[in-house]
Amino acid sequence: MTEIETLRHSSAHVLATAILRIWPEAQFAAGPPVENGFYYDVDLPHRITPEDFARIEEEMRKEIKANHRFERIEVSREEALQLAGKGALAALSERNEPSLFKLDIIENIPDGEVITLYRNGDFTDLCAGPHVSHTGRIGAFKLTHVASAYYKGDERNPQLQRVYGTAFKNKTDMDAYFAMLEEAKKRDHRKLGREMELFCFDDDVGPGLPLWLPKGAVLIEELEKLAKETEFAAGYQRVRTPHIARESMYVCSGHLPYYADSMFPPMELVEEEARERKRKLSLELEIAKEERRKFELSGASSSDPGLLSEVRKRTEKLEQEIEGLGTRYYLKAMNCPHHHKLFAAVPRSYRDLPLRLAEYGTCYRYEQSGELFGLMRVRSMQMNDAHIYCTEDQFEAEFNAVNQMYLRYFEIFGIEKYLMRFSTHDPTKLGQKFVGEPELWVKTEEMVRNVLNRSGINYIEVANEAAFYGPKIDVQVWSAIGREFTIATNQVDFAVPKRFGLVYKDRDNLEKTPLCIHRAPLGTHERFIGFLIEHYAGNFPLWLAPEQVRILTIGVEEPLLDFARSIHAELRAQEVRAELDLSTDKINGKILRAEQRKVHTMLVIGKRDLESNAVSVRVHGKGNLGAKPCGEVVADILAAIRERRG
RNA sequence: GCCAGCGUAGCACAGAGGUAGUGCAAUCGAUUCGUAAUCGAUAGGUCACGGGUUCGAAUCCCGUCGCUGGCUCCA
Repeated sequence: MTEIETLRHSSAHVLATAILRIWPEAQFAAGPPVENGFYYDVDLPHRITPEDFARIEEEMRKEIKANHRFERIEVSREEALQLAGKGALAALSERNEPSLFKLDIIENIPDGEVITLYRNGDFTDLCAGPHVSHTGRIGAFKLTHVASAYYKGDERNPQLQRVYGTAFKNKTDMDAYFAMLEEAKKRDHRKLGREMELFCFDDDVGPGLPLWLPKGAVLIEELEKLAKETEFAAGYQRVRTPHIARESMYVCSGHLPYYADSMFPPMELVEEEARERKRKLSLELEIAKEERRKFELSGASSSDPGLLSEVRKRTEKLEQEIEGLGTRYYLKAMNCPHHHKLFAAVPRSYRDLPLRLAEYGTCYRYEQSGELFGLMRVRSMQMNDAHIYCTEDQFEAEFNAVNQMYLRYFEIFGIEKYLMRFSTHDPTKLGQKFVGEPELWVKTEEMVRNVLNRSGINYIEVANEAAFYGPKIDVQVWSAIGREFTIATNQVDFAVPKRFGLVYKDRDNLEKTPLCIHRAPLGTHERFIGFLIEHYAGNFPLWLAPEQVRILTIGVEEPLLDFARSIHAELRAQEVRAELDLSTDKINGKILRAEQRKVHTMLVIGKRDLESNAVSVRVHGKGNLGAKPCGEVVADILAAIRERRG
């Protein structure tokens, strides 16, 4: 634990002390330090609200002022259990109720591990430590919010009240932290998205379904342009697929059992009367299938092939009739199965591999309402998707090329703070969360690890985060208000191509199943743009800026307006997103409005410029850069856009 | 989905049982101006929606929808 984490962890103990002084019946679970602060989970009939904070903080101040020593006490398991039984843990004294959560925690401490208590004043808690020497070391603290959390993070457990706070060595550090938070809020993409007219949501359209205003659509178009150029150069081919597919495809892909809950409920395309008939036929089919199974198992099938084919025909006929009556269609939650069908649409040879199919595919996922978050977590998303079908020999080069593609993108956008997370499976969850192919998991994870190690990319390895069909690399970034998101992904799939029966004819004339790499270096437009808005605080580089240039006139005499119009027309002819401000406002007012709209380049022209055929250039955030000849300015702008410079 | 809080004009907010307010933005007029706010006027609202309590509800109660902070989840 770092110094500041120790301080914050101690603050959590002080928080518990204070809560107990007000509500002696409070029961505590865990109170760790977290990024930027600490929390303590408390079970309490009273609903703690921000109005209670002043009272709790007052008690905390008293405890800090008393400057109690944090005393470390080693106890045996029996002593710990006994104290918890008397309700003396996370408590000021013995109580009638046992310390339930602490009992549970003690029971989960492995044998042989030293059990320690920490005491400050009359508050004693089960705790591994460490702590600061005295409560007085907590120089500055503040309770920030209260939320709810499941005990041990499990949805099936009861919810506790989680009281969050933060603490620092001194007030100066804390003031700096809150000032930084205020700044961060200003770049929240939800706020900027509205102010800059990039996107919106509407109750009649639905939660999590963003609508892109013209200025936001510009960002989409520019990103797609970049992606298409990059992918073309890397040998990708573009495809297009529909937004829906029949249920049968997701049965085949294996997605349904894993993801049905995250998919929009299917639409059933069946006429009313056909529905009843379908229900009857489905029952008949179940019976026929059962008979067929019995028949096949009995061994009679081999002695009477004629009868077998008749039994088979019956089930097939029923299946066909049911299919003909109507079918369920799902909105696609992923593009993979559609792309697999494109792989299967044409006989493939080893000469075709690696085959790289790319599409900005729109997917729909029915995320739980509470999970939605601006553009970062939505229900309709446009993925920078592609699937690379390759042989095992080609895997390393292909997978590495994708990683290199991320890094190049990050360079273009100046993204420096990110974390590459190598997500692997959890062997205890094979067959549930992960396909049950233990050897293939180990093998493909080793392949990915090798690629990463050989290319010298920094990464952390995290178990239990893989996709159901294989290991992956996720690139994690943080939003302005500190939430973590996957911005890009690169995944191996050893399972689904097999399920789809995807094959290519190899050199030896044998059919083989390819490996599939699912990749989305730019993630989805929604999340990526949400991230970019915050990354740039809305001040996009020229090539991305929704309004690249605004021409502002000083005065509104006709010759001046004509001059402005001609520059405007010239820029528009070169597809520069240029606007004109010919209003009668004073130049200060025009500049203010352009700056507020985060227009990248302002060309200010007055009488003086008209005479010298010049314009004075002002760049958002950089101020007045002085006057330059007209032609030169236009050429500079075009070059900067072409080269995707700032 | 769960817990808690919040929904007042396009945006930011005030109003806390008795006729709906301010600033910015918008519209109209005037203003001819050199790098972050020229002046004035006008318009804009079933106070999220539905029910209830009351002589009377934006305000109190219940439900629904949405948003926010977390939790869970995140192909």
